[in-house]
Amino acid sequence: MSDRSSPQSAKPGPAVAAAPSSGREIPGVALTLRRHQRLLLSSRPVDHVFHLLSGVVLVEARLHDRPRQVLEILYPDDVFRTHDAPELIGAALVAATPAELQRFRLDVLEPFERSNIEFAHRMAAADALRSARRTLHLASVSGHSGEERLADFLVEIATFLGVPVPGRASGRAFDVPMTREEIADYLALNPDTLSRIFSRLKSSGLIAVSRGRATVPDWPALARLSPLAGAIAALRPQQTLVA
Amino acid sequence: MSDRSSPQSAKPGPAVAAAPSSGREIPGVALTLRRHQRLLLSSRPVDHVFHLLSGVVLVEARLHDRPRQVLEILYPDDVFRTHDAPELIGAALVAATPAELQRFRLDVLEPFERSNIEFAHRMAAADALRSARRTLHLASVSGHSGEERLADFLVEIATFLGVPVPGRASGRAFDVPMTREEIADYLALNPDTLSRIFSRLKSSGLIAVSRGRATVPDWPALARLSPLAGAIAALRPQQTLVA
DNA sequence: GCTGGCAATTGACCTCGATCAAGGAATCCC
DNA sequence: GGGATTCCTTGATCGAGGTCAATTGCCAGC
Repeated sequence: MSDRSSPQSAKPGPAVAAAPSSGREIPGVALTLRRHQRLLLSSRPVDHVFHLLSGVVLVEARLHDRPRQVLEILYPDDVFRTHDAPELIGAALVAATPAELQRFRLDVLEPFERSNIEFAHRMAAADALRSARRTLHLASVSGHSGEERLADFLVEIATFLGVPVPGRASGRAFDVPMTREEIADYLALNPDTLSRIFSRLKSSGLIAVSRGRATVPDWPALARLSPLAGAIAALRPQQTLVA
Repeated sequence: MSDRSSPQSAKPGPAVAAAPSSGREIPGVALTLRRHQRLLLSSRPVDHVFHLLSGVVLVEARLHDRPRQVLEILYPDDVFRTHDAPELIGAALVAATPAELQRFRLDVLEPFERSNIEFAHRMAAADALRSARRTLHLASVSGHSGEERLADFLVEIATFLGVPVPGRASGRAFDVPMTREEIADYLALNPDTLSRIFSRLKSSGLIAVSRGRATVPDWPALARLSPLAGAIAALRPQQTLVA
């Protein structure tokens, strides 16, 4: 419940062995998280860097006895650093879907970055993408109405997790890997309000949701509701239109 | 007015010469900004890195014809990268006070980081501090009431710009280098509401403001209003209590 | 001194989203 | 299948904060 100094409630994960990471032999620890499993974050004793290999992971904060906040969504290939989440806010990684990640000590990673330019570039690119996404999230949460925030969120999810619908060119389908409550905490809405907005979108035909899968028949129409649609889509250099 | 493709409205700044930067000889461009002068940001043709030498600078976004948002406050010694602000959101740096900064090309900076470990560490530390501060700002804006947000803001300003009041140990004084409207845009409030909250704090004796200078007679009392007070203060490793 | 201009404050009103509470729907486990 | 969670939806009510407009305060310039 409300425990800020709780003992590590999430098991450190089954796999705890040095494993080859993304193409390089950097000593790290492989972690596997089940859905909703939590991993408490701390910069002590040392800073760590997480590389998400698969799945979707949320960065959440629990401040004292306040409601949980979802600060950020991590997608495959994202890199997260413990010092991004200040101490004292009860930060944790929470798996929204089953997830695999690698954990590295920052002080171990740094020499690799210096000796391997290509690796350093990949890290810098990952940091830059995540930073830009955080900027857009702040802009959304602090400047847009509930409906616009949900549209921003759907555009984000579709951009990072979606695939074009084979049928109609203007449609898209994607899994929404979060519960209503998690989405609400991400958008700074409460779950009831979010549900209402969802219902509104559904009844106006803009979106259909069934069993965690969202279908958007007319993508441009949804994007028109999202003030950030263009900026979010531009985060992804290549649209991966392999279909 | 509403111009998203406006020609560079802020002059690039008087000083445009290679200058020695913070202790190292890295080719950069010195910029001097007058109060409220704007510097449009773009990642094109190349990414840039800004190092704030003095003054306070705001990162603002202007989305199409929406009200301006203040995404972030930069303090002396902060490092800002253009790729932190995605294209398409009309990002700009705005000087809240007269400010001096150095601008570097990212591709020029990178070799220096690789060859100079100490420099790389300083850059990483600056990035980490700013990232943590952004996390707290998001937490504040997306989870706290208006009054709490203002308290968070005052704690932030005092932490980064304040000095202890010589008189009483528990008091603090600091300049608030932003207009009411800028503060409101930073806290995702409107100026009217912000003014009301300010008045409430003033009439309850928690804070006194005159001519841009705020005085807090009982600092712990103000900190108690700010859910993030502890986390914000912890961002500054050394409290610079040279007084 | 007066006067213009701008920032800040305050009041009256209204709206969006929060809250509280009840009712459905899907999933899991036996 | 029943039954128990858990998640989601929906209604009724309320309040924090937004909006619009009027007023006050603060300097600058003459």
